[in-house]
Amino acid sequence: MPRPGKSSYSDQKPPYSYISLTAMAIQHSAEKMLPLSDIYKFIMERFPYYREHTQRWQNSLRHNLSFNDCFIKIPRRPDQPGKGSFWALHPDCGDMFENGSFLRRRKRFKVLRADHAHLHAGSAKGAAGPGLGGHLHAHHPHHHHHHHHQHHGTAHHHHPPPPPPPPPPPPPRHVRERQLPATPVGRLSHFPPYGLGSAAAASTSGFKHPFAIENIIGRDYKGVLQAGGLPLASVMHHLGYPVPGQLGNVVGSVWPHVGVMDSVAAAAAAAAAAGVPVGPEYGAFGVPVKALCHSASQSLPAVPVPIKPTPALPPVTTLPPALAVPAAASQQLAAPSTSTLCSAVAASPAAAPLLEPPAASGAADSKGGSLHSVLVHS
DNA sequence: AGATGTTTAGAAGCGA
DNA sequence: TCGCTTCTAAACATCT
Repeated sequence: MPRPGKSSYSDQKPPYSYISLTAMAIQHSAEKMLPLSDIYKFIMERFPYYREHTQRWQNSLRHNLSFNDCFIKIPRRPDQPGKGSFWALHPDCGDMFENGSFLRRRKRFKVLRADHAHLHAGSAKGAAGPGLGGHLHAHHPHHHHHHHHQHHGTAHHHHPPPPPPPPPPPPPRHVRERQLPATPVGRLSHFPPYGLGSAAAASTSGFKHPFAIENIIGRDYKGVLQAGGLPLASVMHHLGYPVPGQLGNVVGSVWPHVGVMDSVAAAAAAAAAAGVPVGPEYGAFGVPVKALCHSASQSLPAVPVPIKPTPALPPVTTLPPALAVPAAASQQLAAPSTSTLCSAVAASPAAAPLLEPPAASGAADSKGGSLHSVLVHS
């Protein structure tokens, strides 16, 4: 259709945060993970606004990837040359966006390391050591108060050279586990202008905002997912569309690289672990969707490949037992911790099919060894 | 060298 | 106002 003012909106700054944009890009990919450069591409292709000032926003985006625990780094297989690692969403991030729209994030979630396990290793990395950044000469124009927060301190140093890839290149899979924000749900507060509200409508009515998710990744999703047999509704839900009625059923998420899987998937995973390369189409959609939901309490993960944190963890060969820590749902302790459902579902009434925990319980731990995942927030 | 990643810092905005 | 999130900047560190 003729969209008259195509340009009129195009260069406006999209209402999405970098976290959202990145999540969109990742979720949009078949494998649910992308190298940095592809994330850039995704964003630039869809949002003209980001075709400029690349240094600026890309720096911010990288910062977000590193800083937010919701993004995990998946090492590239040796046979996959290229720069950088792949980035994926942490499995427990499914519910990251309030009512799903990429417009509003729920709570930030972070991994807390077991404190008792000091492990902090602190400055690790020889060299300059972490602290150094210290002084920046700031030339900042204005100033006011400030405060700032986050930063889990020394947690990760990232370890040195990954030595080890075992002979059989491990498929990308990974994950560090953590608790998910379970959910509150309560508020569906306002949705900003674009997004979902219109998304749902858009699917049938036709009109779509320039920033409507559907306009951005919706179609792709449909195509891909449907092909894979994923119910669109589920996808929509996962994406954040307010799915009508009970469709909410499921799906918490689709993270093939994660190890959420049922027996079938597990088998596939095993194969993958064994060295079988996981192709693009991989199980992402081949995996029965139902299996995609992880329960908070049980946690899920599976074959992970930690990465960021763990200093040197041999990928496939050993799976540290760490497991998710229960609870901690953010605000609601009260909430039935059992709630467990995929976070995404939490918002919806429908019952959630939980899936059973993977046999391989081990999730690699991450940062340092034992960290629990916890939603932070306070 | 340049792309990637990590981390520290401050500014702004929002909501409770 | 306080607490938290997001954005931007920048210094480094690493890896290709």
